[in-house]
Amino acid sequence: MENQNFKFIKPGEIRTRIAPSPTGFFHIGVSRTALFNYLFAKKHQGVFILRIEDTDVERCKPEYEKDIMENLKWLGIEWDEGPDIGGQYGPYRQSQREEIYQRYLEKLLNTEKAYYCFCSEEELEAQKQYLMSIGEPPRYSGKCAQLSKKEIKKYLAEGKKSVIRFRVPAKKVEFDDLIREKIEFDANLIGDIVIARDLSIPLYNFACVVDDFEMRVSHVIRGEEHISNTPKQILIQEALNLPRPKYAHLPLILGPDRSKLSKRHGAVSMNQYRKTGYLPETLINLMAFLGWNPGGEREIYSLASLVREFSIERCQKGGAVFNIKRLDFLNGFYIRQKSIDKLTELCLPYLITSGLIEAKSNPEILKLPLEEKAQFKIRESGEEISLETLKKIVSIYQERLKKLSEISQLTDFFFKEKLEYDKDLLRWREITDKEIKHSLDKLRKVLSKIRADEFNKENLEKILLPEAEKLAKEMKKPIGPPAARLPARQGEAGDRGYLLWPLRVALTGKQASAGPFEIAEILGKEKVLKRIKKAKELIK
RNA sequence: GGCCUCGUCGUCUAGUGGUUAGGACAAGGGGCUUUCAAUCCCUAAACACGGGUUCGAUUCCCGUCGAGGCCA
Repeated sequence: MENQNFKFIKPGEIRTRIAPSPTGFFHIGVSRTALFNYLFAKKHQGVFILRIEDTDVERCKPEYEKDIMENLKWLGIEWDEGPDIGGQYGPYRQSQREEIYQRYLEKLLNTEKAYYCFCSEEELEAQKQYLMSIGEPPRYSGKCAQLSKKEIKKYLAEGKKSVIRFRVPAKKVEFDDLIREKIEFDANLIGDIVIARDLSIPLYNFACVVDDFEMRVSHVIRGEEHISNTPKQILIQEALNLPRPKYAHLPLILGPDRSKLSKRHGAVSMNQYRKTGYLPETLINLMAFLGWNPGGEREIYSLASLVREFSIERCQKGGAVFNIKRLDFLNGFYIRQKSIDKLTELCLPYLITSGLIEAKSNPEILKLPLEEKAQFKIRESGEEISLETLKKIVSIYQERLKKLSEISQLTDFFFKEKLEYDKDLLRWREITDKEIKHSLDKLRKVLSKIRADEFNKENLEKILLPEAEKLAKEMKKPIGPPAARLPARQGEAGDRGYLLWPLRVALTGKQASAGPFEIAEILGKEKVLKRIKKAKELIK
């Protein structure tokens, strides 16, 4: 029985598909299914198909279809056949396949494996309520199953509202799931299902069977929520005499409350993650490990290495919670792997959209890859800023970045004229205002002696570090009451914070930042002195 | 309600008829350090429960419980 399934496919040819409905933005669930289908196909040199299930004209929108394709591409999940690629088994939009469905529908109708049903919704609803009240599964009574040809013809001619029902045979259905092994259903409990609203509007289970066959899909890999659709589809296949593809039902992706991940859990659309500044390699790596793992202890995998390692046997059965913390960790990791050039390219759009900088000449600058001659200016001051400088800024924040969007709030002080911060932020430990001023004065004195063209990290370090040590020693012999301050820290180095903390705050206005020396270098002598002066003014 | 699926640290998971039940994220502590990161070290943390089978079950079988999905 198994062998016959593959008659219609070239020996060994693996063909998988995803079949999203463009009724909303591309989300995590579909993309994980897409990923697994892609991995499985590519692993076996097979074909991955993108089919668009857009029969619901009310809810489907072209923009959503575009969104699906854009995000798949962004993730690097390229399809071999799909909406507009490779017409051999197409068209690949269900809305364009009406005739095909009609052909199969007529076949079922003619062989009496399907029939017209004229029951009204109220009738059906009442019946269902009754069945449920007596503890029976709510299935169709079969009232219209026995209608004579004459009656049917008459009703149709009258234009009586109807649907097409599939005559579900009373039998046990059994199939082998690649992940779950044998699964069994009793079709007796299903009742005759509606497979089409009319000859031109097929419903999901029917269309799916027809398409999967017509498109020569060898493996149906989909979410666990489809397990209960499978027996229905198998029965329809059998009625149509179609071969059975292999099935694999992936565990669900869950929200923190362990129910199926959905909008109410917050961010689910791929766009949102993309906009926040998660990298495609992050999403791929995380999604791959939701319900699958290669067995070893390695956890970092690129799409290419996943293709190499993937195996459907190693898929998990239980649902997996989508863990944002882990996503952040992985994203930080992949950000750290980026070259500065690349990372700068990725960060620039965020700096621009948050209004910190703007492209000087070419507003198309957001288009990557970035040209070296690209020019930028600081929005607020209109001052030019070189790509070189922007790269430096990005580079000192590379290891602090978890999401690309964070770049703006982390580095905004580079682009602002006036920093807003509380004067108490300048205070290191318990030092007095007078002592802060002392530190700032010292900084100003020392820094103004450095030549502007030697105002770089190395020199600053060479000069300021000894000064910081010196000050630390002074502070150990407190002028004020001893109880007023914390004990100096142990260790060889003195507490450099007395000098360096006020410097950091004066330059950044923040309590967390990259090192003050590298920041000072980027800001340049003039701005550094100006900011120190401003800090001093805050004190009194 | 019916049917189906699932059940190892908080989370993702490895694993086996005999293991100190392993890793990663998160958490806590510590080192480095002017801060935040990065990085390094350490700690805590799990086999849902009850019966079998067995010399021995986390592992095999049955049941219970729990969670989820689908149907409408």
